[in-house]
Amino acid sequence: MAEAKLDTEVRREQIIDAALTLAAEHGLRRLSVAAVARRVGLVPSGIYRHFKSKDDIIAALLDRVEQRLMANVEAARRENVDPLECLKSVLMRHIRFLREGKVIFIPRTIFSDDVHVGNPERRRHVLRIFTHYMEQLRQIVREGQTQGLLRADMEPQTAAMMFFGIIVPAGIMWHLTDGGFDVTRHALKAWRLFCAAVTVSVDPSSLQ
Amino acid sequence: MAEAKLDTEVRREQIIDAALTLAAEHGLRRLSVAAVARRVGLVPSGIYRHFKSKDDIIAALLDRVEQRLMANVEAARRENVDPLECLKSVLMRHIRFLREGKVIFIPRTIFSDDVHVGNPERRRHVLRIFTHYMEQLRQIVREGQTQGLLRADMEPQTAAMMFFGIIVPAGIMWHLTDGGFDVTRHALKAWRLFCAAVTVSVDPSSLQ
DNA sequence: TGTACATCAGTGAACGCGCGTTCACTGATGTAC
DNA sequence: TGTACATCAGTGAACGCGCGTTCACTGATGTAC
Repeated sequence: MAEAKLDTEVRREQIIDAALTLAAEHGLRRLSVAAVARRVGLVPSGIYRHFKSKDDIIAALLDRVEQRLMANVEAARRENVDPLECLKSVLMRHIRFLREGKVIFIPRTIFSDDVHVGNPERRRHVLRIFTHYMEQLRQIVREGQTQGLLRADMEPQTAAMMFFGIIVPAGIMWHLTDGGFDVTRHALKAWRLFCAAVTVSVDPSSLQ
Repeated sequence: MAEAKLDTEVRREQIIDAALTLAAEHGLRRLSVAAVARRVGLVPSGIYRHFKSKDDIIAALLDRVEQRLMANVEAARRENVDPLECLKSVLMRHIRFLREGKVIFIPRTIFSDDVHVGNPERRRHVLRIFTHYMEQLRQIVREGQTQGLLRADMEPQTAAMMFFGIIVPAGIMWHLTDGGFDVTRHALKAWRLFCAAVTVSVDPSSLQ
């Protein structure tokens, strides 16, 4: 079945990649060791040469997702000095991920019940990822406040959560309609409303 | 095991109730026919006197959830004439549901992957519920626009989705932290931002 | 350069478990006479 | 009012399936001499 013997490090990467793809396609629930093995070109038991258990694979997969999320934010920060533009960049990157199905993300699987119900360790893992990510968003918001672009009478946490609120319901609709819902269009429209909510309101008379 | 023989109609109600409670506690994934039977005081096979299959139970459960969602909106509409107050009422009712764990809702189970992945019929069912519900929200928004309270340059759909965006991430945090996250406080803070986003912006100078 | 050996990726059969579902049965309930 | 019977809720054993995991094995790869 296997084309060739490969080093454990190579196989581990392949297995995580396969698990990510499968989870993105069919949800973590449907992620079976057998399916991962098939995709990698191994027999199910072969997986256990490289991972201790299915839980182990999922933990590695979560770590990979965290890396991608963080890379996303870092890229957005590199390319934008303006905090508001930076947030928008993060948003659009996520929407792209969502559409491409590249990353199992929100709410598909990472924040889906399967991931953490009845598995306290994994729940802590997901919470840690979520917290890290939120901390990045809060930080950007704080900078916007310092620069006087964003409302000072607002907790960064609240703004960060609302930012999330643009992505998650869009993701739900995207999946429920099997890609029929135009997430990009929605994200742009919602972004405008989000800006109205978080930016310092301009006195219209000062514009004239 | 059963205390007494009961009519199928009574048992059906009991079974749906039990399924709802269990799904709210442990997620749809962990919902087993055996657990439902135990809770009702029957033997697993006894369930099949009243439902054709587990899928049938879940369909009935989804219908029940839809009823509750709609009842929620109707109550809010009855008690509020002002569209904005009405939306706030819907929001706070949902947050209460979330805290009480009474209704399996968002994202816990209804919009969780398990519910619809690999089950097109059920996905359509969930989509129908979601669409009905969104239609109610859109309707309230439209009224607000007609009355000149809410921005006219905004699609009701976008506002309704953002409204959802207050609840869903809050629900995620609530579950990830096992109830440690203060959803009520968050909802109130987010509501203020939401208002800033959707209401017609007031010229500050006109207030003086 | 060639041979012997250790290492370790990959295999396939098998096991155990949980779970949805079936089926022949039991026995209580309520109705017809 | 009492008896016979049909109906149907509830039972328990059993089945089949998918799936994660184990384990003894095979055989290729690379290293030591």
